[in-house]
Order: sequence, then structure tokens, then C-alpha cells
Amino acid sequence: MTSHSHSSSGLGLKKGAWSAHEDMLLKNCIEQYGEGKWHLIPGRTGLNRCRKSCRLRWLNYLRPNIKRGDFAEDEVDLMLRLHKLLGNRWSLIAGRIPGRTANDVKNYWNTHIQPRSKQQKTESDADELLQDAPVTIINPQPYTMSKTQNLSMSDNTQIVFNGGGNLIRSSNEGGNNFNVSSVSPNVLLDDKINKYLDELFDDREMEIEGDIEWSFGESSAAQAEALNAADQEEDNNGLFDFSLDEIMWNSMDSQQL
DNA sequence: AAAACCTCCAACCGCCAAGCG
DNA sequence: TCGCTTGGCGGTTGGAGGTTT
Repeated sequence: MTSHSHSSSGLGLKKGAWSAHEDMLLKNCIEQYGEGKWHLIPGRTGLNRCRKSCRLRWLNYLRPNIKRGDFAEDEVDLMLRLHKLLGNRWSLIAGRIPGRTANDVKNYWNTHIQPRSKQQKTESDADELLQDAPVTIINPQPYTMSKTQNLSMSDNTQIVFNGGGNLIRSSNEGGNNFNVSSVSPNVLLDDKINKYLDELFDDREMEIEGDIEWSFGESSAAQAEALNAADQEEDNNGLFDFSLDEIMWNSMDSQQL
């Protein structure tokens, strides 16, 4: 153990499972003072716990509206899609699955999804999982949409990040414009991602269900140009016909399961 | 019945970034 | 600019409970 400020080792602070009494003290404190100011919690409650332990207990267990029990089919489906988009960014993923915490999502992924994909990979060089549902983890790295980009999305939309960091899009039927030409490395901006995901998964989730695929591959500039040209012929009444000006994507490393 | 093994999840660890003086 | 504190995150682990032998 290092001398990190949050460390409880060597300070006589309690570790391990929380008792019902401790839960009650923490809950009462947060109901009275609100979330945040975690460093004040031990003093206010008398709990012999470090601030981080208090925060974690609240966020993962005591917070209202936390859903417990098995993940429903639609939750797993949503998790898979979000993981394709965001990679192991559990807090972002959890933020899109009501009632689930980042820890829940991470645990579920590590105990259910990941072993399955590993097993399938072992059993078949062709990796059947990837064929059935193209799994591409887009690990966020800084990317920035250009100022002129306009993103909208239709059914049967395929979004492709090429090896050079360019984001292009293909659509095989009439839909909505998605004139994304390029992205370039820049700054993390999660709230922009959340804004996009709000549109993507909340407002029109039914339209996307089963139709959107994320893939990663090499795409030439010509291909991107062709796709953009095709977009010009499509109408503009997009499901996601909002500007993504200034949207900055986190890193987009590609990593297959 | 009990030992061995397995599963899963709550909690911890270590790191990072933001804020502040 | 620097160092410290704090909040937050993802990775990892310990152990309780369930299952198998």
C-alpha cells in the first residue's frame, strides 16, 4: 500500500463489508447534507471509514433507485452496444442503463460477457461471436469533430472509423444525412458524448434497435468521399439531425474481443 | 456429510485529472 | 508553476454462498 491520501491502511480505518448500522448512518448523512463533500462524511457520521469507501458504498449500494438482480435482455443488449461504442468506460455505459451502477455493469461484463467471448474465441478461430454481432470496442481517445460536421442517423447505418482516425459513415438505404468527414485527436469531453447518447438511446431507441452496427476498418478517403456523396442524395429529416459541432470523441482505439 | 471447486459481486487499490492556494 | 487535496474511474481481489464430487 502506498501513502495515497485515500488509503485506509495503517490509519485504523475499518475495511470490508458494511454493517446495516453503518449503512444507516451514511444514508442519513447524505439525505441530510446531500451527495458530495465525501471527505466530510466520516466526521459527520462518526463512521470509521475513509471517504472513498463511503462514496463507493453510496454509489453502488445505498443510492436510491438502484436496480438489483439479473440484467434483463434489453439491458444486456444495450450494454453490448454501448460497449462497442465506448469500450470499458463503465461509468458512461452505466449512465445509459437506468438503475445500474458502473460496478454492476463492470461485474456483469467480467463475469458473463467476457468469459463467453473468450471461450468462443478459443473454440473457433473464426470467432463466431464477432460474426453474429460484430464486436468492436472503440476505446476512447481524443477525437474532435470538425466544425462543419452534421450528424444524423438512419436505420441500417454503419459507422466506420478508419485506421487514420477518420470517421465515416455508410447507409444502404434512404435515410438521414450523416455528413461526418473527419475527426482528429483532441480533448476528452464526456458530456458531449452523453448528449449524443441521449439522442441515440433515449429518444429514438426503437428505431435503432437491431439496426445499427459499429465496425472498425480501413477505409480510404475515396470511400469516405463516396459515402458522403451518397448522403447528399438523402433527405435531411434525420432521427439525429442535430449538429455535432464541437463534439469531441475520446480515443478510438480498436480492440476486438 | 464434507471437502473441493466455482461463481459472482462488494469492496479495495492505484492511478489520473481538476481545483485550489 | 508547483504541490496538495479531492473526486472519480477502471482494474483487481477476497470471500460468501452455491454447486459438484
